[in-house]
Amino acid sequence: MESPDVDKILQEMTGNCVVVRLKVLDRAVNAIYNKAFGPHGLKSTQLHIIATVAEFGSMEVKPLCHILSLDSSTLSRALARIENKGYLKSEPSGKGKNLLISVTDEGLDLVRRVYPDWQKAQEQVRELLGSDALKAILSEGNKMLRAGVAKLSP
Amino acid sequence: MESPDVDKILQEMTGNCVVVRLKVLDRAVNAIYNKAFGPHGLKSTQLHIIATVAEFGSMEVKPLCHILSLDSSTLSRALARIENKGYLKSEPSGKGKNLLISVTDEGLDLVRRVYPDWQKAQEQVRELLGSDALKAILSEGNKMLRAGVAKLSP
DNA sequence: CGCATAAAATTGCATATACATATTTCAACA
DNA sequence: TGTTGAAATATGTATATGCAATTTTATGCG
Repeated sequence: MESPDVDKILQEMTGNCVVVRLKVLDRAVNAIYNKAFGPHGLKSTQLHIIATVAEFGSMEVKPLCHILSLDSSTLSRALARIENKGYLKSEPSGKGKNLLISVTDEGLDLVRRVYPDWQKAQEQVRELLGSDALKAILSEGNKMLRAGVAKLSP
Repeated sequence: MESPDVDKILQEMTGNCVVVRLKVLDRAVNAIYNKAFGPHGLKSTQLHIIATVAEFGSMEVKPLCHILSLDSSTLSRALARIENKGYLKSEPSGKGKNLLISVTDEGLDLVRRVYPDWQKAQEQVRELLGSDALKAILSEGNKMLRAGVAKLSP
């Protein structure tokens, strides 16, 4: 088994690479949501964090990381930005250095205000992506998110 | 049609949001490739850029943006990093401010060296994602990439 | 009681990403 | 010929992202 010719390697790498295709999809889809959320001064990640805290209720940072599948350093900085805007608040939770994150009334108002634009973005994405891809992304993504939530118990 | 209860909104937004699921997939898959490429001191995006220039041959930045579906400011900075490592080089192309980007011998060597690790990453991703999902992502991603390439002609 | 330790969060550093703005460079034209 | 204009690249600014190192804080132990 020789290593194939470099031209064959290149063709295979540029033509079949999964991560590249996923990134292209992510950039295109992300742009749609960010455009929809722009008037509210939000990015898609930020809305997701706010909505998650709103749905699950007040929680500490660690479990929130698991639910969101985000590194704690990423979340730490994202929370600071969102708190600055007034949509979330954090307070010492009593245990160690732990913080308790909660949604504010402004955060809930925001969710209600953004909802129609979120729906529009979902619709646009449904038009952009074929239904196979859409189904695959939703179901595979859910699997991944559930795997993160499963880490909550211990 | 009244706006539904905020709890229903939250459930729908956290439970069905496409961009969130795509981002989770992207992060998970990206981590696999970056771990595989780590020993070579590369990130997945960088390898893709190098491989693309190597396959398509020397080209200017604008068309490269289209082929990669990347903003020119993003590419500009990525190219600077890759040139620093010696895998690509750029030179004035003669027309206006245009630059001609080419792969170096080191770049070609790198591609050969990384190939086995790229294959391993592809295999791991195939295990992570169901084959339906994989197929859907590849074909939808290809569609998106082709749409970028189509912008080359005019 | 004070120190070591473990757990949690933050910070430093690097890359990726895009929008808006600036800069550069050639070519066409008055 | 000097100026303007269009096209391309680069920079400023902001967010997203993760790994490694640091800081913080309560708790358990000597």
